[in-house]
Amino acid sequence: MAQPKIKNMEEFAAASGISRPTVSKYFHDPDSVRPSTRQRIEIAIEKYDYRPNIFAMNQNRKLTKNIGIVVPLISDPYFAEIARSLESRCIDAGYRPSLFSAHGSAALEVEVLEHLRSLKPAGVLLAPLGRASDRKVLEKFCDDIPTLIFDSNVEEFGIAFVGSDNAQFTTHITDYLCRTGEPPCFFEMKTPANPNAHRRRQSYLTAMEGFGHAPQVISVAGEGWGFEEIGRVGGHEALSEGRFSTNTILCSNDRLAIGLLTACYERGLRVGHAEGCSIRVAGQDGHPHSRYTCPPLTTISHKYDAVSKSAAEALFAAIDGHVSPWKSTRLEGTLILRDSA
Amino acid sequence: MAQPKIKNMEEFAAASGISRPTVSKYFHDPDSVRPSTRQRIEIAIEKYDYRPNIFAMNQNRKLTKNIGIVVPLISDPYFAEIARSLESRCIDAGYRPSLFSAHGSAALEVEVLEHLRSLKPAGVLLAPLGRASDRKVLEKFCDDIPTLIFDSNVEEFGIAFVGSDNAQFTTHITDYLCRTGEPPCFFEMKTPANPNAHRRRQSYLTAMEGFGHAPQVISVAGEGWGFEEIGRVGGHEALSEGRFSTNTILCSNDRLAIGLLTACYERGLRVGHAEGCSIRVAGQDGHPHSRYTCPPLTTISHKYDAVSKSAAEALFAAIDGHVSPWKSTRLEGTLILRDSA
DNA sequence: ATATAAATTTTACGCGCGTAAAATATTTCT
DNA sequence: AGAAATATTTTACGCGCGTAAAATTTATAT
Repeated sequence: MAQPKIKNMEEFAAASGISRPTVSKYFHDPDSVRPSTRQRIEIAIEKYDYRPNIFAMNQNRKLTKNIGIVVPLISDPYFAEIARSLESRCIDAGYRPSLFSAHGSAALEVEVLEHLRSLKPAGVLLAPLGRASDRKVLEKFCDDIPTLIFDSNVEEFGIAFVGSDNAQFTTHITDYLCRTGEPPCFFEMKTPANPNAHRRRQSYLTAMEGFGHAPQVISVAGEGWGFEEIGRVGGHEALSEGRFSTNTILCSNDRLAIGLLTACYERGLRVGHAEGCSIRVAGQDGHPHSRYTCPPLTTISHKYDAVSKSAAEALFAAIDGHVSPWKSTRLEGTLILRDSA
Repeated sequence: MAQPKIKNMEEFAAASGISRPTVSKYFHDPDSVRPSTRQRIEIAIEKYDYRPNIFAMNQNRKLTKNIGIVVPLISDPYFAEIARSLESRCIDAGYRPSLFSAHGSAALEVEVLEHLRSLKPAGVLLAPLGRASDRKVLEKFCDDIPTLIFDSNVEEFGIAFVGSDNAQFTTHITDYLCRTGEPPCFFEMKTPANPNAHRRRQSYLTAMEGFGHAPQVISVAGEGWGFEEIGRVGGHEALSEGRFSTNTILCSNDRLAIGLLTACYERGLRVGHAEGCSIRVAGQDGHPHSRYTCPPLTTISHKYDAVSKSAAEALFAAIDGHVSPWKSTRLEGTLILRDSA
């Protein structure tokens, strides 16, 4: 309950009987003041409902408490989910996260980064667009601001990379598919936006060779981030031309698989490993929607929490000055068996 | 290409041969200075790559150029899509949008609003959680900051409401379903998070009465924002108990419908209006994913662009001081006929 | 209890820009 | 060209807080 109106730190400090620099120090780090002082300040905050002006706070600070979170496409529930998770971790660690999406556009990604600079963030968690990203801008940005790259690694930019072990993803699910039926073909975009796609194709080829099967990659045309539609249209084409050499299709990612499932439905093909099904389809990513496709999609899922935890902690450590050489952390995925394969 | 390093507006003004207050005025509104002056400033910006410190800019400004966009759940592609659209409009209009999600939590919504206050935004585009929202906090916020409510109206808060005409949505699609087969039952959550759900149920009842059919509402249990799962589990229950009195089910929203489709699949029920299908399912919202369900979902879609345009323009007008009495704008939806019904 | 370390207060200055008022220059109009 | 209207420059102050250094108080250790 506020009685008098406190309008700045000066007045707040006076009203709570503490000097302004100490109050300032408290807001910078509550643990940097004596416990008794901290308590007095916190009581006063309750009483006067005071909070410092964030613009004035950040103006002269070399290092703010801001953290930027940048994803290539927020409307993709996969990125939305991981962004949400990162956001929580930032807040819990006392930072102020700001979320940005490049909306699939390289130009916008550059703009976001530029805007982020002016926010003088303590650090940035960045999932780059990938292939389309402006390498030079990215590199410069990473040089200037502590940046952790996640999801898809571009080069050895920033302080570290955290993501999933795409090779393990594909090897693991390829193995599963081989053991439970015909060996899979690999269904992908010809020019994937994301570098992980290349790793997955490569792992598929390697795995198939290792298992003694002939690999077959079906690459479909399509630009941009409308993966479902690319999968659907490409699926129709490949299906009508009989380009799949086996009855099992491993998709490069879940969104492509979702589109392919739609194509299969539209062609009257029953998908699954049950009786009467003519085709098996599997995805990769553990997309939030994969549970609700028809049939529910067999996939290999990112460990969302683990990736987010690892990414956030690495960034926080770097911000706290714990320098360590650039490293790449890739977490294994979890196979999720459902009806589609 | 920057030769010398410009570090503040003072230096920038000196280097470009223009007084600092005029430069300041330019950044506040480029049209407020003479065209020749504007050009000189813009050439200098290019040359020195200068941009003002946003913290210092906003510190003393009574009105910033910030606009807050708040959605209840960013991981819902529907909100992600409309947020993206609003974001673009803000940028085009010269504002700086910041995106926030309440992640389905009322407590977080309050926190977001509180944080937004400290950003001294010129205006806010707010899609409230709905039923769970803290009314008093919302009201206070709307009193203090020009706020346009969109998607779901709580009370007559803020400067205006812009959303879809839920009554028209339901009436229209109910009509379609009645004309093309058995009249629909209505499938919904017992305690919906969103007030639009009540409008839809009511419209269903009214429409059915108008058409001379007996309505039947199936309300399923479930809390929170995991609509697909609620629809799936509730669908299983209702189906096993034979609670649907006709073969046609109109869902309160698309996400519920997606879950219901999964339930139907899991029970071996063929959905659609084609030969051999035992059940028809329709949704409401034009959810980005509805195109890719199996079968593709018949639904009635928000006019995303029109809603976003109307909302943004109303807010911009209010910010520019064009006061007008509170009003509610509700746009009609577009029926999207696909295979599910 | 006394020395030592740590926290706090005082004092003082600066950050980068907003903004108001008055003086001056430029444009526009007749 | 001269007057009126508009734009720009000068001048000057303030915003709310960061931060450094020295002085003082408080806590900790022996």
